[in-house]
Amino acid sequence: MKSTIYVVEDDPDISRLVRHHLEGASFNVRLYATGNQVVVDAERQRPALFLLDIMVPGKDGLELCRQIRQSVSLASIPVIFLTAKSGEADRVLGLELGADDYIPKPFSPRELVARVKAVLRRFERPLPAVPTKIDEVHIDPGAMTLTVRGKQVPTTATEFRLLDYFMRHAGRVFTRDQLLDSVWRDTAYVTPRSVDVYVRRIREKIEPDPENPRYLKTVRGAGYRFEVAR
Amino acid sequence: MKSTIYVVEDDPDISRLVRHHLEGASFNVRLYATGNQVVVDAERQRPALFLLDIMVPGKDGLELCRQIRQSVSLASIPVIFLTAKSGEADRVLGLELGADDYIPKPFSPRELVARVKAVLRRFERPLPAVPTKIDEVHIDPGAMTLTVRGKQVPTTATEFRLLDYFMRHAGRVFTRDQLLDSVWRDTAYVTPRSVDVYVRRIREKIEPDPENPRYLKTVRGAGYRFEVAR
DNA sequence: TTGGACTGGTATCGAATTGAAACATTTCCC
DNA sequence: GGGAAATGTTTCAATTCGATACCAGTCCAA
Repeated sequence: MKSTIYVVEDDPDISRLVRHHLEGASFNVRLYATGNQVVVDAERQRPALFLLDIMVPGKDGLELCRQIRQSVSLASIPVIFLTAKSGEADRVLGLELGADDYIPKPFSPRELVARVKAVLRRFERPLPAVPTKIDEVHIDPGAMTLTVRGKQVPTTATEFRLLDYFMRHAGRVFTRDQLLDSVWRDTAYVTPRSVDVYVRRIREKIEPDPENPRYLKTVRGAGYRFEVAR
Repeated sequence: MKSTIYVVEDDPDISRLVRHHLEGASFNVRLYATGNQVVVDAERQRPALFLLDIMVPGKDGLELCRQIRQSVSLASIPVIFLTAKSGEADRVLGLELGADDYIPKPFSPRELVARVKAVLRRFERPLPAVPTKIDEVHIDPGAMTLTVRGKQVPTTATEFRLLDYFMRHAGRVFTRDQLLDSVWRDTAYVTPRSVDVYVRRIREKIEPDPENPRYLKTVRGAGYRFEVAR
């Protein structure tokens, strides 16, 4: 399900840009040129995130943020400020009012999307660290250990997170981009092909024959899947 | 059961913000704009924690803290200061009066909740002083003695607490920050790197070969783990 | 007051990890 | 079969991370 992001921004050039890139990252975007209607709508719809220009006519971003924080039903929704001023004063004000991040203009599209995703990720409930065992592969997030056919195998942090993700969602196919979004910490400047490299590394650690994977299968044209034993 | 937090803060924007985020983290929050009534109420209700703005009208946070520390029934309840001034003087004063942490404004919601939780965690009822023996390492919290390969080894207080914590939770990985939260008494101004230093010191005392630890292992990208023998 | 133990910060070094790029191979489709 | 696209594999430079030595400050007891 797509998350909805409310964007409050009066400059049409910028709002078009923002909409375009957020939609490209498969978010629903709802644009407002002024802050007047935002809270009313939000209380019905409960967006996933607010992206507020700090200076908008009618009701400025700071005031809007204050209202959001005062509304019981909206207080827990993350807010990101968008602003031309990169002054310390604004930043301080924003954080005091409960903003969760702060994007100075001009920003790159990648940065915009990356920050939005980062904030949303922080707000997800973290999954409990439950050990998973599939066939001969046993992974224990609490101890951060991987055991294959009874032998403990050393892994790096990224390998571990990726394998953990696969095993928690065994049977499902993930595209490289989905994996980057879910597993990588800062996805902004990482190439999807890096996933291949890590898949390779994991295969060497868990597969009896890495050239003919039994667990971590390629789904050509789609991505990868951790095969659940049948 | 929800813990109750008393918040003493005169700025309504900030107190609303604090309330929402603490409630969002499922705490009960009781707000005071002045310090006058706080001690009286607290002595009946015994909150889990005080969050005091250092500057509030009527009776300021420092004075309030002093009173809390003098009250027999409240002295053991943790206090966190909230303050705009990030000056050294305040910090020292606050800590001298027995504050347990210190949150400079502006703070992010996440930081607020994280610090509150960290302090509460430190104040949890301490685990019973049960001796632990893992392989050749034997630790006795009652006597505060560490015995390695039959020989008693002197330890400092912090080393002991850290090792004790590791051994009670043998097999689990802890990040430096988790260790600071759980083991250090006053975490506010301690760098995660200090954990490294103590790990080193402990290794010198328990490891046959400190350069190749057999017990206290590094988990790169994550933290440290006390290896349970196998 | 001095000296020693303890605490915790920091600079530096070296090692492990990361991820992109280059090249190789496989698969798919015409 | 031929060629394009997708994936596999290896390599390597940059970066990140951890180890460690050293140091300064603090506290306390003699």
